[in-house]
Amino acid sequence: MGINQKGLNTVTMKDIARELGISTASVSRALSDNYQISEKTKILVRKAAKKRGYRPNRMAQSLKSGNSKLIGIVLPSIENPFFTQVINGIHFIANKKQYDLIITQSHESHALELLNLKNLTYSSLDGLLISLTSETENVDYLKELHHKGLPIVFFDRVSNEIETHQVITDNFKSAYDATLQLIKGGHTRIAHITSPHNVSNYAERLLGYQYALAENGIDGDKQYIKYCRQGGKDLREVETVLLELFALQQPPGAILAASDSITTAVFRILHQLKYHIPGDVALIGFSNTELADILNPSLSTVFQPGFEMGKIACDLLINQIERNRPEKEFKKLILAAEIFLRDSLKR
Amino acid sequence: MGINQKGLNTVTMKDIARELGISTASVSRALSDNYQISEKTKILVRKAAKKRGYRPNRMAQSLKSGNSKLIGIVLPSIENPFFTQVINGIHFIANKKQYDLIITQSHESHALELLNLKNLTYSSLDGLLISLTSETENVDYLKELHHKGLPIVFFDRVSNEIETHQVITDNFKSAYDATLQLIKGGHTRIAHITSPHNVSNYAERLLGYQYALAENGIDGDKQYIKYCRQGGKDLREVETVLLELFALQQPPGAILAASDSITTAVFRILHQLKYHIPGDVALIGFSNTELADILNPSLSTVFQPGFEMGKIACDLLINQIERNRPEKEFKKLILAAEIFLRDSLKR
DNA sequence: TTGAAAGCGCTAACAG
DNA sequence: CTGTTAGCGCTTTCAA
Repeated sequence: MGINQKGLNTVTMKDIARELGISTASVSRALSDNYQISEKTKILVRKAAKKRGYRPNRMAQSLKSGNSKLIGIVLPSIENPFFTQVINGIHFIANKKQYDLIITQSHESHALELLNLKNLTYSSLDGLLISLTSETENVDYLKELHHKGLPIVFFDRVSNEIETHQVITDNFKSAYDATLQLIKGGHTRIAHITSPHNVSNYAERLLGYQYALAENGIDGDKQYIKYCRQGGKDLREVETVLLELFALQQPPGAILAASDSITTAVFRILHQLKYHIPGDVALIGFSNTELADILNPSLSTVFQPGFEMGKIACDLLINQIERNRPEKEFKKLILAAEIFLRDSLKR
Repeated sequence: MGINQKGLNTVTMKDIARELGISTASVSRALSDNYQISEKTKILVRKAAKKRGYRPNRMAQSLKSGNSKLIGIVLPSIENPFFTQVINGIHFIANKKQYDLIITQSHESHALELLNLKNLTYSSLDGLLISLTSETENVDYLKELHHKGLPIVFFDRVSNEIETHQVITDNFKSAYDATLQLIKGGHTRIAHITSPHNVSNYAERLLGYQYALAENGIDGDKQYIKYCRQGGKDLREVETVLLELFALQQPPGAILAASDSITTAVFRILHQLKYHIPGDVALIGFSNTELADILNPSLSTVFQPGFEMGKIACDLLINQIERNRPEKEFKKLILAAEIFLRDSLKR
């Protein structure tokens, strides 16, 4: 029974070997079900291991084998229900394949993202799942990691500067469809509240929105497109934007919100300003909240397949990790979002 | 430039030592700012390390030092906003102290909890933060880990069978206060919908509820106390319970819900059943959702200090990890919950 | 101030 | 089938 520096009483192979008067090699072989070991010692070793509560030291195994069975995750915020669902999907696969997850949050700060990355890779990861911040413009550090051979899979917020797998939502189409629903509802003055789009998502959603307008002969007035630098985290910013919209000569009759935090922020501010939804203004927004149906009014949402996305991303990553030869073909998987039509859209 | 089994191009101390024609010991000393090294080689080594993008191998460091800088977390579900907030609090402290987190979910299954624990400790953790499932009755495995010397801190759902730090909400008082608010509102027939309470939380909340009733001369009819085995995950179960309540001769005029998932489930089912809140029945519930104020009607909640709890739990754990001598006095920290009175309570 | 060498726990090539 | 040995990358005596 060894006692390590931390005072933790740990049983090692050495202990078992000594107890049974055999070599650590034999213990190792018995425990890993190696073929070159007799049934007899195998049973003996296993019994002893069980009795002493032996657990392999993962650090030693990792050092030896060169893989840690650890997957790093970098994402903007776990408070966003979409990302929570992604994490669940990742967990689902990772668990099956016996990987552990180290989760870090960038809180939409590129500096923090970088810091997380540095800390994480220092931890000897087997692979990385990442969704970029809305601030991120420079992915040199990721490139370097990727170039060194770290398997990376992007999800939701991706960079095209790095040749690797991507799993995203069909942003263009879902924004297009959502806008179409507003148009169908008879709206022509439709505002879009979004984030600055260094990352493609918001740009694509904007395009989908614009395309739907154009296709229906609606003049896409630039005044109806508003940007929130903090992406809905800062309620005042959202309030400013809404007040600007309603101060227009022709205020919008409907709003498409581009992200979870923007959607709920818009909803909240409209309440505070005593605007009636959908009477004064209709609302549909990208959001994965599970409470959409019990909001007042129930909220129409563009729901991204977070769980599915997490599963796929993790699966792609683990396949890449466990494949020996380097990947050459990289997949860009585009998942469909689901649109839920609820009362916030009715006229 | 070494190439390990995974094909990852990694720079090791050996590489730097070879490049500079010195020993790995010197490289190690230079990098760790050891005093027994000349300024000259220190600078030389650092420059080389930077140039080659050297990153220490954490597995090797851990194997050597006996600590992994890894903290394990086991909790019921990250989809519960309360736990999400706890994780954020934990992150906040862990980041500062340079620890990484491995998060696992038990999904209220004791079997899964146990599995997670086994996988986690196999990973050589420095410490463990855990919130038990509502199923958990037997904590022998945790006892064993604790006995072996693994620092453990319980949060929210604790076991008193293990002598270690605990951080919890004042369950008794918060349920008592919430019930008092209902009584103040003129209610006397107050139902309590809760989970089976192997874990103390629900038992304490029930006591607080009962105490408030008794103190106000209200007969605590057992019929008003309902249990949901799945704790709100299963909507049908909640529906059954509500229908039973409303089928009573004297149906309740108010409900106190004991957990986040029960609260939102009750809210949802009441909507579906076309019961008006608070007209037909008033509602207050334990919940940390950030959308409580925009629900219909806005929801009165007992809000647990999740972020704070995470910070404190993590701080206690890291202190315990980094203290050399074993802890002897264990703290039981009881945090106050906040009660938000909103429209779901008005008469 | 530096280097040689041992060892953390484990695995695997090699020899017997 | 089993033991000996070397080594993963790093830190830390011990000697020089």
